[in-house]
Amino acid sequence: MKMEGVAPDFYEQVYAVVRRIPRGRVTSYGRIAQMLGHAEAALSVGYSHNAQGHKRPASPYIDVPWQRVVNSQGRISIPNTAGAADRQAELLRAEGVAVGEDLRIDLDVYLWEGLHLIDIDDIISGRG
DNA sequence: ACAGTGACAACAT
DNA sequence: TATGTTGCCACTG
Repeated sequence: MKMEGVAPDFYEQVYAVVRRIPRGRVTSYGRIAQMLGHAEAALSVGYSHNAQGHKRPASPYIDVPWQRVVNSQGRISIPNTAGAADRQAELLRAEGVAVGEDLRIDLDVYLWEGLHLIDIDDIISGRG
């Protein structure tokens, strides 16, 4: 949350997009990056989720459904430390998403393609 | 200004 | 199908 009217931090743009993911659907880091016009910044998208190294606020802090974000293979890509991945899987299942035992999801069924080009400004300004 | 970091992705074995 | 390697990028100290 920086100044209004200016391009927010890349991370905040990511948050805005993730909040747009419908319940029961998933999308990938790469797609989010692409939506934001940074097709090559998939890694940074994932980085924004936690960004411990950057001391960025964790996802819960900004109320973002990170569980709906998986990698390009449709697999939950978070480290299963403390069973985090399993928890994500259950969150998704609670939304009706079929998560395999190997934490994989059928993107042909649950993928949210989002918008070809999200209007970040509108979303950020609360008009989205 | 430089280097390290990471919940990625694409390609090559 | 499963690993291993390389390229990417935004952000921090």
